[in-house]
Formats: sequence, C-alpha cells, structure tokens
Amino acid sequence: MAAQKKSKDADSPVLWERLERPAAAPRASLTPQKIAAVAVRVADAEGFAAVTMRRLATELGVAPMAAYRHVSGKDDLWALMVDQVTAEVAVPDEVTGWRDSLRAYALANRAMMLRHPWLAQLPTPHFVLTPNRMAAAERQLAALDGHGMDTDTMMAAFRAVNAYVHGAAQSEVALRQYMEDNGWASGDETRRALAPQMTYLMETGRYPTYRRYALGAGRKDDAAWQFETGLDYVLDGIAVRIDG
Amino acid sequence: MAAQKKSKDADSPVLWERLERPAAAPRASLTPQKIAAVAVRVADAEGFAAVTMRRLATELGVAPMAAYRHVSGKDDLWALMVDQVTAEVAVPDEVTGWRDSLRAYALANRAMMLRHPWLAQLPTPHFVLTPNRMAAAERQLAALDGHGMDTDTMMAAFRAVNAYVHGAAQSEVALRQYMEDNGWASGDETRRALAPQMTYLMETGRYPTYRRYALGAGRKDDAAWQFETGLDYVLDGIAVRIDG
DNA sequence: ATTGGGATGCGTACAACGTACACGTCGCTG
DNA sequence: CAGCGACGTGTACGTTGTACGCATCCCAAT
Repeated sequence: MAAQKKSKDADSPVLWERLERPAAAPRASLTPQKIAAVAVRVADAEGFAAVTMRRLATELGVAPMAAYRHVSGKDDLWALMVDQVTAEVAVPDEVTGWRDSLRAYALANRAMMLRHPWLAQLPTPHFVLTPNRMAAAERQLAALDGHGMDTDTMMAAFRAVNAYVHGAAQSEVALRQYMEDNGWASGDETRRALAPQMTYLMETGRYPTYRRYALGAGRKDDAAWQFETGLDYVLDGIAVRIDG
Repeated sequence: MAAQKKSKDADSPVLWERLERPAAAPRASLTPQKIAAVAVRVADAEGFAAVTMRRLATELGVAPMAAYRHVSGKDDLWALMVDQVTAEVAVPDEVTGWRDSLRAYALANRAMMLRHPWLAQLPTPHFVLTPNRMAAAERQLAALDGHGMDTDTMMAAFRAVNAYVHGAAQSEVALRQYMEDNGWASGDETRRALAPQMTYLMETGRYPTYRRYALGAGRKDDAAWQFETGLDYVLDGIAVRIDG
C-alpha cells in the first residue's frame, strides 16, 4: 500500500527547481515586534478582519508558517498589538495635578482608540501586565496620591476613568463603523436613513423624553463634546472625594 | 459537454434510502427567536467560540444550512442575541428618582453582563436601535428629566453611565476569563502565579505608588465594591450638575 | 577547517468554519 | 386538485488557524 515516497531530494527530476530557491535567505528577519507592527498597520488600514496569519506572512515576504516561530498564535499576536498601541498613550511631564493628569490620559486614550478602531473588536481586552500599562497606572496613581484617599480608593478612581474611557471610545468606534458599513457619511445622512424606524418607534408614543431629545438636541453629532462631558462627570465625582 | 445529471430521483438505485428520510418534517419549527435562544444558551455554557452555525443546527436538530432561512448570517444572529439579553435588564417601577434609577440600571446591566460573558467579546457592540434599548433609554432619560438639564446634557449623563458600566463590566469579565483560562480560582492564587513578574517589575523601583497599592490595599478582590465605587463617582459627577 | 546543534524559515496537510446554490418537499390558497 | 411560495437539505467551495516534519542557516567548539 505504501506509495512511493515523494522524491524531491538531491537528484530529483525537478532538480532545476532547486536553482530557483531563494538561495541564501537573510536570517533573523522576523521578530515579534516586526510582526506586531505589520499587524497593526494592516488592521489600521483594512480593519481587524484583514489580519490573518497568511496576510501577515505575505506582507512580511515570508511563508505562511514562518511567524509561528515568534508568536505562539493569534492570541499572542493580539497581546503584542495591544501593547504596541498602548505605548502611544502618553501624558506629557508638564501636566501636573490629579485632574489635568487624568484628563490628559483619558483624551490621549480616546484619540488612540479612534486611531486604531480594531482595538474595540478584539475578542477580549488583552490588558495583561505589560510595562506600558504599569507605567500609565503609576503615573495616574501618583497624581492621585496625597489627597487623603487610601490606595483602594485611588485605584478605584483610576479604574473608573479607564472604564469610562474604554466604554465611551468603544461605542464611538461602533457608531462610526456602523455608519461606514452602511455608507452614511454624516450624522444627518444617518438620521435620514434611520428615519422610518425612528418615526415608527416615536409614533408608539412610548418614548416621549427620547422624542424631545431627537427633536431638540443640538450636540447629537459632537462626539468630542459628549466624551468630555461624560469625562467631566467622572472627574467631578472623584473631586467630591478629594476636595469636598 | 454537460455531464449527465445526477440521478437521485424517484427510481434511483438507492431507493431504500428514501424510506429512511425524516418522512414528514413538522413545518415551521424554526424562528429567529428560537435560534437566538439556542445561541445564547450555547454561548453561556461553552463560550462565544462554541457558537457556530453548524453547532446551532445540530442543537436544533436541523441541517447546517437551515438557519439561514431565518437569519441572514452571523451578524444577524449576534444582533438577535444582544437584543435577547438586553431584555433581561429591567428597572422595577417602584424605583424612583434619577439616582436610584440610574444606579439600579447600572447594577442590573452589570449583572447581566456577568451572566453572559460572551457579550464582552462580540466583534462590535450591536447596539442598534432595538425596542429594548429604546425603552431603557426612555426610562433613564425620564428619570433625569425635570432637573434643569437640557436634553443634550441628559443624554450625556445617560451615555456616561452606559459607557462606565460597559467598560467596567468588560474589564471584570476579561479578568475572570483570564483567571479561568489559567486555572486560577481566586485572587490570591492569581497573585501567587503572577508574583514573579510582579516582583520583577516592582524591583525596578519605577512603580512606587503602585507598589503601595499592591502591598497595602484590602479591596483588591472585591469586584462589586470596585464597580459601585466607580459608579458612585459617575453619579456624584452628575449630581453636581443637578443638585448644586 | 570541520562539524555539530540550535534557531529559523518552508511546505504540506488537515479540520473546521461561513455560506452560496440548487434541489426536494410541505402546506396553503385559488 | 393544481401550483406556488415557504421551508429544510445536501453538496460544495474558499478561507482560516495551525500541527508537524524537513531544510537551511549561523555560531561555537573542536
């Protein structure tokens, strides 16, 4: 039953093939960082779904399986991608005071997430214990220190800001993506497209307060204002524990 | 060129096969709701990854492609799943006052997300305009109404709570999953496992404030306290605009 | 100089997935 | 009872993640 072994050894019939080989590949061309960098570039440009191991391989000019020597799989890759973009979030040293510091951190974080929308679609926030994250935490905890909060409370404050920022940025990204997927370029256009469903819902009479918002609000498309307003709530709430 | 048509008609050689057929399938056994319900059950029990079209089919006792008559694909399915669990978040009518109302909403939402951890891993929050979501929004906006905020501000407050809840619950789920994936059952066990990395980081001397937290904090494992403390920040921040 | 071994990249291969498409089969309505 | 639309089935294709063994290279010790 044993079929003859595939013979592609030395003097095989297709010897000439061997002359076509890349001959002497430059070694150590791959590193986890390079792979992650390419992955981030692809994700930024074409979305999360475009990041496949094969795609990265071709992008790196390398065989499909090559990357597996450096990352154990997609999970690893995601963690590296997250770590890389996390490094982009920095608060300048000039910023002092707990409130300015947290605020700058939040804004930088939002900007980063809007630059890398795929972050919001990662299977699970790979928050792991990375130096970049630790540095951010230390910076903010230090800013909160010395105002009479115990360490638990300080961490809770930092966490609260983080949670808000993450949630708000995520919903912002989701809205943008939803609009893009449907080809709606502006808030007005979106509302026009959604008008039928909306008027149907409104005519049930069950949403009077929402109706007033839909008709009368003026900041419906001002994502930055919405983000900062919400952020101010969080910061004000922290201020109550600190200053008051 | 046309090859002979596949003949599995009436008097085919394998006539007997036909006797094995399910004979008279009860009709209209599938509905989008039933499909979504099964999907939610599978996701709850075995995680997001276990929800495949084929799995749902076998679970429903039906051929792999059957479900596609009722949902256009996975995206549709996800939207239905989200809508279904969204219905679980309800604030009892007895609850009055903007703060109690928002608080109850937030807690119910967190509980729901912990019951359905896969929600945090959905490719993108399918927040769409569903009746369930509209009802929740109306309820909270109404609670916020009559305190001198304009509609933009009211919506910003609701959104802020939503963003915080979503972000906080998501990170809570992520932590749980991370621990589960590594087989760590408690916070202590987790810290023991992570101790090497942690002491390494601490010995760099770059994280003094974090160090104090790691050594001295007492609420590190009290997820509910952390959630509610952060929530109180948000609510306090809103209170500033309302009460004074 | 030789040679061995560990690190790196390649090729093949497989199972599982989403889903397109054409087909049988049912129940209802004329 | 004829036919038509809704429903479930079967087959099939392209894509994905990745296991596994082999080929090749660099470096170090002889």
